[in-house]
Amino acid sequence: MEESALTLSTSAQDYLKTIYLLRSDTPVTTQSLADKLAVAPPSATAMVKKLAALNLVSHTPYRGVELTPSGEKIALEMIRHHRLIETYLAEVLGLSWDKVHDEAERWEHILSEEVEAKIAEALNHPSHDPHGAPIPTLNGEIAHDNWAPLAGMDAKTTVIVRRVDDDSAELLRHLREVGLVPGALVEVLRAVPAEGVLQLRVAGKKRTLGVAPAQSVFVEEALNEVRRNVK
Amino acid sequence: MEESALTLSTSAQDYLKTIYLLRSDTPVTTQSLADKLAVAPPSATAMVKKLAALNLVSHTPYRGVELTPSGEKIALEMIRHHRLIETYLAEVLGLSWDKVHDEAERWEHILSEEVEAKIAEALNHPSHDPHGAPIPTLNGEIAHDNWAPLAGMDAKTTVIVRRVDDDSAELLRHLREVGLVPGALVEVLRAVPAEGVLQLRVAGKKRTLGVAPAQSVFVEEALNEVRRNVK
DNA sequence: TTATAAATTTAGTCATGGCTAAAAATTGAG
DNA sequence: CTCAATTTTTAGCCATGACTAAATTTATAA
Repeated sequence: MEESALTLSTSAQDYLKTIYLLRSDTPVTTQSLADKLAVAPPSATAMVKKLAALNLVSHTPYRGVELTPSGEKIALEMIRHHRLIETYLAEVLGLSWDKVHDEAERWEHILSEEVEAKIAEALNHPSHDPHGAPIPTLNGEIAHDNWAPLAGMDAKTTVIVRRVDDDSAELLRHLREVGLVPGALVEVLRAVPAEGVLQLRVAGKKRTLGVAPAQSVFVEEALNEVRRNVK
Repeated sequence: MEESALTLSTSAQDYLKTIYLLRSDTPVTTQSLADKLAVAPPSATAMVKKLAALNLVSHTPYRGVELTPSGEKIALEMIRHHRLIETYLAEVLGLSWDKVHDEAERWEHILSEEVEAKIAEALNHPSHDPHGAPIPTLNGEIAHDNWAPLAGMDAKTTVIVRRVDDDSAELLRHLREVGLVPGALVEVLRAVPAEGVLQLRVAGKKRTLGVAPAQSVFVEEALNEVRRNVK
């Protein structure tokens, strides 16, 4: 019943991972894949066909792509590698959190199971990476946190930052500067959509944040200011 | 005067590194390159021509290859990466010393300067890797240790292991078992070439070692049993 | 010194994973 | 419901870095 241990190219692994990360209620198109991976659409189509031939995705031409169970397994393996490496680089080697993503992007493909285990152990099997993203377990289980974007919060609410998107280093540097890191307590002072910005209080300081970056910050409503830890 | 920061393929980097490591009094042939890299001779010829076009090697057809200064710089960078990673994996992550080589073989190509610096710092800028090989500095300086093979030592001499070849995991496991690791004090009890084996005393135990593996162990003669540390 | 063996390079092929241009399918507007 | 715009796929091409087979150069032995 076990899948054969075919060794996939770095590219193929990247496509599988990206398909997983693009999943939502709408199907993953070759276009969206091409955009995310910075390749031309025909390149994405070609790879999707190869992955389909390997039974890692199912492809309905003109309709979209979906991971098969074995494709998802590989995707989750890559994501586990990626997030473990990000955590290791940030927490052990002290690399700044806006740099760990790009680094992990390369490392995830060459991490052996053995070193993965050593890293997981050194970190005491963390559940989330430095940006708040859940780390899949060895068995491919992953927490389905479902935090709401800060951009959608009403004024007068108090929230805890749980996760931030990590694909823009520039955004990350800004968020860190403003104090919007996982665990931070944030008061939404003013939120008028037409203004395009949110007024916040973070760590005692008043801050202004555009709606666009606020779409990349995911929060949990704080009830009675009780600060729950990331589990 | 600075070289342009062309990004070389993993393959090209491997060739440069291998040319450096194969250097001796005899020229590096495309054959020896092909053997070491496990490719067919025409593949080596083709890559050598590409590297020559980039001024990273000079190639005299039918005669051999030599690194140019800029080629050597890149080779030393790879070797620094490789040996730093080996040291890190062994000392910090606790990976066994017979496994670190293969791992480093992949990692050396994707290590950023920044993470390299973090790793070097975490290790306190080590001068040698776990197998006793010297680690080039950031500026490309490298110690030219010139230890003698254990295979050539006479009986009744006492030596200190300074370095072992690291390209065979199996050999490394055996050497570790026998106690032939850098720093170990070894008494050569019997050395008769015709017998094809050496009789040794290592850490109080009598050991027999074939001449072939003994070619991969490099030692320094111990004067008055004074045990010098690896510098 | 010459012929044969060995080493090396050249010639031509293949797979991978990109690309552009063109064709085909889908979507949406009238 | 049909036609134009958009999306997606097909067709054909390129670079990289392997490969085998053949030609060429160098080395060696008679």
